[in-house]
Amino acid sequence: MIDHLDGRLLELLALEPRIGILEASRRLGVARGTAQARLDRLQSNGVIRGFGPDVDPAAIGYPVTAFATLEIKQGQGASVRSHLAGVPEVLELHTTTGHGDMLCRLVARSNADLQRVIDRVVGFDGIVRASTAIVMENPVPLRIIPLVKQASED
Amino acid sequence: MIDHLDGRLLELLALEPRIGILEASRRLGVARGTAQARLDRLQSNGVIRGFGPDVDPAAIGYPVTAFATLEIKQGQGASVRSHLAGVPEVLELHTTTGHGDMLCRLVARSNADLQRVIDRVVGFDGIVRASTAIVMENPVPLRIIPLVKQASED
DNA sequence: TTTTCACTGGGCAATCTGTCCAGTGATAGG
DNA sequence: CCTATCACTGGACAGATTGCCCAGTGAAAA
Repeated sequence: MIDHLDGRLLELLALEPRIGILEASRRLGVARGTAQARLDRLQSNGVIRGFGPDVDPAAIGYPVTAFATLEIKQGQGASVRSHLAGVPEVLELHTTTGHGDMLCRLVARSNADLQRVIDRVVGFDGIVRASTAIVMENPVPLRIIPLVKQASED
Repeated sequence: MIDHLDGRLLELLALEPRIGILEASRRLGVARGTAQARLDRLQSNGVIRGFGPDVDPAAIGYPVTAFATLEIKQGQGASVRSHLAGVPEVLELHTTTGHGDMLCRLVARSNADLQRVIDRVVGFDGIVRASTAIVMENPVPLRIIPLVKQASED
């Protein structure tokens, strides 16, 4: 899927996102056009979805993170999805196999505020039950580089 | 924490990450120095952690995502953390309150490969039990803009 | 053998960046 | 009421980068 040069380019971009394509090509030891072409391909491939700013919720006043497992009333999936999509504190939502039916990541201004968020999340007809786990520590923040390295070495 | 101009700047950067600070200042209707200063402040504040490329695991050969809840043997937290940090397929790891002790996000090349990943994750002395939920759909991909809007309007 | 493809190395104009500066208006402290 | 501070404006400058073009080369595929 991606070769070693792609992997090194992704790693470079992840470590120093501010460098331009010219500087990247210098570091990779290839011509600018090559780096350019690789980056274009990675983007049109969908390997790189974008370069959006990585915003820290804690820094904008939402230091509390939690994961909620939701159990959904049969046939209510679609309405629950759109309900949750309308709650800003829901940062992501997955439908899953297993005990619950959905798993979502929440943030809140405080532990007390988390109660308000949860009430808003579960205060919806299609949701039968919710079980919440508050995040205390984040020993491994969302990362992709190790996986990219592995993928580019196969 | 952040005002309306910060919010609009973040939104702009999230929607069109490739625009430079000059174009951003034009769209926001402020002087370039102002946009520059705001961006610098957001970065030194830690509001913007970086601009790393958003890589899609599915596009590099890991289309299966799962969440695993782990139960840890007392006092083994540190060693489990470093064990999991060494597994490339572990994209993030949180310690939580609630039934489990840790929650991690995993990816794999296939459902069969997920078994290998899980074996590697739980094949470690400090881990007592693991319960895995495979992601089927992702109705709300990781997002931050709605929260930024809310935060900038208080 | 011929075609295709990725890469090299170069050049060009247009644009953007980093870095200054002086002037202005609002706010907070005295 | 006066003054210092701060954020913002609007402008300037040289240097770097970008988007785009080109011809030539080597390897792999047809």
